[in-house]
Amino acid sequence: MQRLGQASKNGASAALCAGEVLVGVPEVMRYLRHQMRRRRHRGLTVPQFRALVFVAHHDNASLSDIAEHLGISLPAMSRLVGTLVRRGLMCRKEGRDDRRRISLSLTGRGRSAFRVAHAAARRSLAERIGDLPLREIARVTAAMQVLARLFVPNASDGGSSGR
Amino acid sequence: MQRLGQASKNGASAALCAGEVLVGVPEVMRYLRHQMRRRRHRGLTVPQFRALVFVAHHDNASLSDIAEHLGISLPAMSRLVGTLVRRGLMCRKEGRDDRRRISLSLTGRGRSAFRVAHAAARRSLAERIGDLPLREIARVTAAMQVLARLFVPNASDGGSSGR
DNA sequence: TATTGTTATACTCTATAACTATA
DNA sequence: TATAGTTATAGAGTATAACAATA
Repeated sequence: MQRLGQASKNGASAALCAGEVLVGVPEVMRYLRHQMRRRRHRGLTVPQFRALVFVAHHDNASLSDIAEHLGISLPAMSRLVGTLVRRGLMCRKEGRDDRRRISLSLTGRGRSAFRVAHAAARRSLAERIGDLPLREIARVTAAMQVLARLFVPNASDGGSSGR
Repeated sequence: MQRLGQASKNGASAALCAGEVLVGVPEVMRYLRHQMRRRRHRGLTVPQFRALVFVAHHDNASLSDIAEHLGISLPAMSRLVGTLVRRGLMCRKEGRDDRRRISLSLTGRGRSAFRVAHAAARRSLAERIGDLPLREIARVTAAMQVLARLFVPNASDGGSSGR
């Protein structure tokens, strides 16, 4: 996928693109945070939401799994999970073969909170995006898929050199 | 630009797109945060960086101006600015006609820190983006411009209601 | 000893509430 | 009284360092 000589060839375009990403992505993120705070989607913050997303897709994940995926430290993750457990959204069990590894899963309330928050965030975004012409919507959709592939480490990327 | 009947027509595409944005944008953001923390770009956090960006583009902005643009509360903004002033990156003066409004500007060090952080963040992104084929880079660039227009209130948007 | 996770401590970010100073 | 900002207080997010439990 990545040719070695391509970096220099694409350098100028990549730098331009990076500048635009640096403008656009934080703006969207700001909007999302603002929405989540305003409507208090079941009281979830963005990191809490992202932790729920991960566990919803990876049942019985360990703390290290989530921490690595979200790119935050183990202690930070431990605390974040602690608040989710305290609120009855996540369940923390001892692993059966390796008792050091914890096994995380969503409770019924956790699954429900996740669905509600996800739907609300998506609806907020869709409301704005719906103002665009169809061609631009398609363009944004395609670009997001490209970015997701590029920046999510576990999605079909080898990951041996990644981190 | 936005016809009223368009929302329903574009609804399905917009919802799909919103789902993709909800995956892609947080991933890019996570990467950016991680980079900023790893390399400690002059010790700037993302919110601090964004405050510098705003003041770099809007000299003599007031606290309310930044707070509204970043979408955070006045007290939160006050503290954020306080740390930037304490670190010698930003300058907080009293407004000349209205002494309640403060007038914010970057110090030399602030401008330099901003430039360094911006260049580093951009380079980090460009490194990854450079792996993409040119066509996809162009696609991402275009999409980001669309999103920025859509989510930044003051960029070529009427702004009569915004501020 | 190495790995997994937690707790301790110390920041920053953020909000709401209460306050000060200016208009 | 209304507006611009600050300070007080509280809670979440985050990191590093120190620790406990398990392998």
